[in-house]
Parts: sequence; structure tokens; C-alpha cells
Amino acid sequence: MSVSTVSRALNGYSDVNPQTRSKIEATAREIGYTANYAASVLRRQRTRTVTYIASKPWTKFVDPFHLGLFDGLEAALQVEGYDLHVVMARDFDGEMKIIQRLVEMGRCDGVIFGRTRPFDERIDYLMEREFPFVTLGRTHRNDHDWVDRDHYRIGNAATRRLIELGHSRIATLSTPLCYTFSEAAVKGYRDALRDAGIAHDPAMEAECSPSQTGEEVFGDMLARGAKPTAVFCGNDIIATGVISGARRHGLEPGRDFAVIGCDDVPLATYLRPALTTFAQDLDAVGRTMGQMILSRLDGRRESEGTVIESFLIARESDCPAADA
Amino acid sequence: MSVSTVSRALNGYSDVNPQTRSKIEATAREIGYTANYAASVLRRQRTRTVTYIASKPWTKFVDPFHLGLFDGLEAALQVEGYDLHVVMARDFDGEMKIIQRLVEMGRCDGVIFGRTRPFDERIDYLMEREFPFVTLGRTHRNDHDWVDRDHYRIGNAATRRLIELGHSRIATLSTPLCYTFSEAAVKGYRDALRDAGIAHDPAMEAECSPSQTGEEVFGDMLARGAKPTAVFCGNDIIATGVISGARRHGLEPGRDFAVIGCDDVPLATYLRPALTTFAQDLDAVGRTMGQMILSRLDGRRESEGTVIESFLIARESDCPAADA
DNA sequence: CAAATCACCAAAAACGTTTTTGAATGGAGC
DNA sequence: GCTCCATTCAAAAACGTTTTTGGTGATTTG
Repeated sequence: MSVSTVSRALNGYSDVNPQTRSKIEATAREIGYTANYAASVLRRQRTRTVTYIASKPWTKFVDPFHLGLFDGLEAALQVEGYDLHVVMARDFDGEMKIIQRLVEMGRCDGVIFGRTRPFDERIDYLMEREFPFVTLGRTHRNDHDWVDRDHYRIGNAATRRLIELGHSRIATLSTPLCYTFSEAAVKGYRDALRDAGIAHDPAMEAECSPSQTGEEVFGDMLARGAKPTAVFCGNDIIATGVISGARRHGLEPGRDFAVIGCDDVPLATYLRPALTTFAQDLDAVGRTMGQMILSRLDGRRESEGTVIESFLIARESDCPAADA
Repeated sequence: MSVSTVSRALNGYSDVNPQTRSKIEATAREIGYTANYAASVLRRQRTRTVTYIASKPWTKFVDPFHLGLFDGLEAALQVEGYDLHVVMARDFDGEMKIIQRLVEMGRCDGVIFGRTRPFDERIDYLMEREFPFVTLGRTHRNDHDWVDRDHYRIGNAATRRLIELGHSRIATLSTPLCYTFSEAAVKGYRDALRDAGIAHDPAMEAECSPSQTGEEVFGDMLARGAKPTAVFCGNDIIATGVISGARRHGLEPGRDFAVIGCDDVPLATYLRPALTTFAQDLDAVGRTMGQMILSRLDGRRESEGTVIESFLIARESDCPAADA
């Protein structure tokens, strides 16, 4: 067997006798031969690898959100023989540096990341270099590939639900407002209040920085004189903190105090009260991202965006207003 | 500047004028040059990458355990300029295939993985090829590098604690017994009972397969006639299920029914009752694994093993026996 | 002044593939 | 016998580094 024939056989070219091919494959398996990755990449100028850049967990809690994506993402990539690599970044700057390294060293064919900001330098960098990528979340640019949940609708629907339950003093504890999705959720919250004719009260809005717990921020809000009977929280971790904080102040969530979260973390149903929250098909999110980057790698030029629908999981932590 | 001088300057060789070096580095930054990864790997025959093989989450729950490791692991690897890559496997067979691919294609210099079994083919495969690796968990072989918690002590201490609280009908719901650590925990449990003179009752022992919830398995145990007043659970997810299951059968965990978990998942303190469980310094686990694989990559031949201490986090889910 | 040292150079080899090129072989069809 | 086709071949180029070799010229040292 000549080198070229073996290479052609192993890489699925047409002009090789099926019989020869299977003999070559058998021998390769037997002697444990697999083409060296570095050499193959060097010659082909393609890595067949997509990298997911995971951000550091939310405060001390593991952010369980993106983990659910991996199954669908990997399944989609596998169809075309791409590998998924995950690298961890500790902060925004770290993500930028990681992206630069990946691109400049040619370590992967495309990247995927989340936590987008309205003006996001990661996206500017990648667009400028025409490097394939898909984000989880939108930005002010609309000329790139993204998949996102509809946080405006989530914030809006959650608040409307609380209004329908008779609440009028409704607060929100948002995720950091530097992220596009946080902004959208708060906007949804405000619009719901406005549509119901409830006056906007800045004291009822607070932002949870990554280093703060929901309990702390909720305590601060009460200390500043706000008296909410219901809270919409930007994620379930914040909601969990609010539940604890409310109890500490003599409010019983699910009875005389309503809490709605977002994400539907695995343990949400086991909390007391079981958390009412918004869930989505994470597998679909991952699959969509995978297919999107594959088609981009396949030469697609126009950008795409997809909203993945979220749905309310009604459990016990929301309740009618006590004074209703 | 000649190619060789630039290469020597960028790779920190000695015989290059400091002035020249900084000029080269400045230019490299300016034009955005970074050595191509594939070419560099091909020439040096070293990838400067370590891969962590993450197993699929426990049932539908995200397994939060290994996530805590990454910070420490990455910090340790970074000191020597190594990158950490994470790849996901869906099952044991998947892990084996991933390892084979990584090794045969030469995609990394070392691998790290967990969930070891007493006889573990991944380890046999890697040992045979003298490929550097560190496991999270022990095996029946003791000639390889490992880091582990002391699950025997955890199972033993948890059970002794329940005995001291006056319980005598103590059950255990273990993680799958195919894993070395599960076996150890059950042994610790049995020995504690034996030392206290409590007869061993097989009906009080059950194994939670990856597809079962603690609630289901606990229900089955009661259905088979067991009447425990306390349960030691192999992890917090199982414990959470047991808490729900106990309530369904009219037992109130933390009041007349004791539950102890293991892992100290982030939400453990927010469960009701807050979960009594065993925690450990995950950062130290990761750091230790990182240092271990670095020294192995640096030429160490003798194998090492380290036990990372766990400690009880006493919260509310354990309680004295009602009949005590 | 000769010798040694320093900082750099040019050229080439090597890493292990993939892909191209042009040719050889054997069998089928005319 | 001739052409045509399918299959295989050998050889070489290319991918972008790192590392080695054998230098050159300038500066310092003895």
C-alpha cells in the first residue's frame, strides 16, 4: 500500500476500491493507527474543533445553565465530525484573551460563548477577522449569528402573572445589567407594570452583581424602604437567596410573598417552596447553536438569529397577594 | 531579523539580546503574530494541553461536583503554561473512546478523569502506553497517580453521627456500586454499624443507579418493608430525593427523620431542611491534580496518591431519633 | 595582536500528514 | 490489437514551526 492510497482510503475519497479500503481500515485498527492531529491540522488548515468558552460560575454557585447545552451542541457537531472543547474563563477580560489566543494560534474553527453585552468587544474582534462564531445572547449589532432566549418576554410574563395574582408592589432583582439579556428582562418587567398602570418605582429595582447574593441585595432593598409583596428574579440562584432573605424578614414565600425565578435549575423543584420559574429546552438551544456554526463553517455568509422559547413552570413560590 | 532569532526570542532562549527580544515581542504584538499551534505541536511533539474528561451528569441533574475542581486545576496548570481542555463523555464507553482518540491522535499531553472503578480499563489502557494521567478516585491498582476523598471515612463518620443521635434503624442509599468510592462509603457505613453492635440488614442498603432518583429508590426500600429513621446518602442529589420521598410517606426530615448527604452542592444550604452533608476543598483537589500531572509530565516515574480531607457541614436535615 | 565571546545570521532538516501530479498496471469493451 | 477505465503507485510539495549547524562580524579579553 502506498502512503497516498492509505490516506485516501482513510479519508473517504472515492477512487479507492471498497475492498482495499476495508483492508486498510482493518489494518489501521489492528496496529492502532490514527492520523496525528497536529500534522493533519497543519496540512488541512482545519481543526475540526469548535470551542465553547464557559464563563466563571455565578458567585460561589455553579452556574448550571450552560451545562445543559452541551448535550445538544455536541450531538449537532458530531454529525459533521467536529469535536467540542470547553475552556473556562474567569472573567470578561479572560474571555477576550482566550478568544484572541484561540484565533491567533488557529486552535479551532469556531467559537461559542454567552453572556453577551450590548457593545461586545469579543464580537467586534471576531467579526473583524471573519472568524466563525455563535453567541448565546444578542448584542446591538445584528449582523452576527446568535441564539437567545426571550428575556423580554420572560420578564414581562412573570410580572404580568404577579399582577394577575393581585400584586401591585412588585420588585425585580436582576442579573448584572451589563448583559444584554438582563436589560431585556428589566424592560419586560417595566412594560408590564406600565401596561397595568402601576407607577414605576426605582426602589423596586435592584441589580445583583456577581459577587452578591440575592439575600444581601434583597435585604438592602428592604433597608432602603421598599415593601414588595412579590419579586421577579433574574435567575433561580437570586430567587433562592430572596426566599431566604424574605423569611429572615418574617415573610413566607409562597404564602404571603411571591417569588418567580428564571432558568429552572435542577434543584428548583426540591426547594421549599418549590420554585416557580421559566425553563427552556436547553438541548434545543445547544442543537441550534451547533447547526448554526456548522452552516457557517460550511460557507454561509448571511447572519442568522434564533429565539428559543421559554415556558413557565408554575410551582409553589408564587402566590396571590395577601391584600387581594 | 532572521527566522531563527525570532523563534528563539519568542520562546525564551538565552542567547538573544534582551533589547532585541523586547523589540521582537513588540513587533509580534503589533502585527498580531502568535505561533501556529498545530505547527508548533508537530515540531515539538508536545501539546502543552491537559484534557479533563467530564462524565455525563448524574441522572437529569447536573453533576456540580467536578466543576469546583476547574479553578484550582487550571490555576496549577497555568503556572507551567499548560492549557486545560474539557471534553464531555456520555457514558463509560464514551470515556474510553475519547481517551483512545486523545492518545492516538496526540491531542494532549495528559488526561484527568474521575469515577474510577476497581478494575478500570481506562487505567489499564493508559498505563500500558505510559501516557500521563491523574484520576479522581482510586482503583485496585495502586501504581498510578490519583487524588481522592476518603469516602470510607465519610460513610463511617456519617453513620456514627446518626448512631450518636440515637438512631438504630439507619439506611444508606449509595451511588452506583461500580465506582470505587461508592464501595468505600458503604463499607464505612457497615463498619460503623458493626462497631456499634447493630446487626447488618441488607434491606437497609440500596443502590441508586444513574437513571433513578433518590425518591424512587427510597420508596422501593419502604415498600420492601424497611423502616429506617435515618439515611446516609451517597450524594446530595440522592439526599434531596430522599427528603421528598420521606415527606410523601409522612416523615418530616430534620424533625423525626434524619438525612445526611455528601458533596455540599451549592444549593444544599437553601434546601428545607438545610442539608447536613460532607464538603471538601474542591480548589485543593483541583490544584493537587494539576501539580501531580505537571510533575509527571516533568519526568516523575513513581506513582503518587493523595487523600483530600472532607469535613461535615452540620445543618438541619439530621436530627435525634424520635424514639431516643 | 590573537583569542575568546557575544549576538546574530542563513540554510536546512524535521515533525506527520494531505494532496497533487504524472505514470503504471490490468482488465473490459470494441 | 487498440482504446478506455478503474485502481493503484511513487514522488514531491506543502502546511508553519523549532532546532541544529556552521557560520559572520563586532566587541571584549588576555
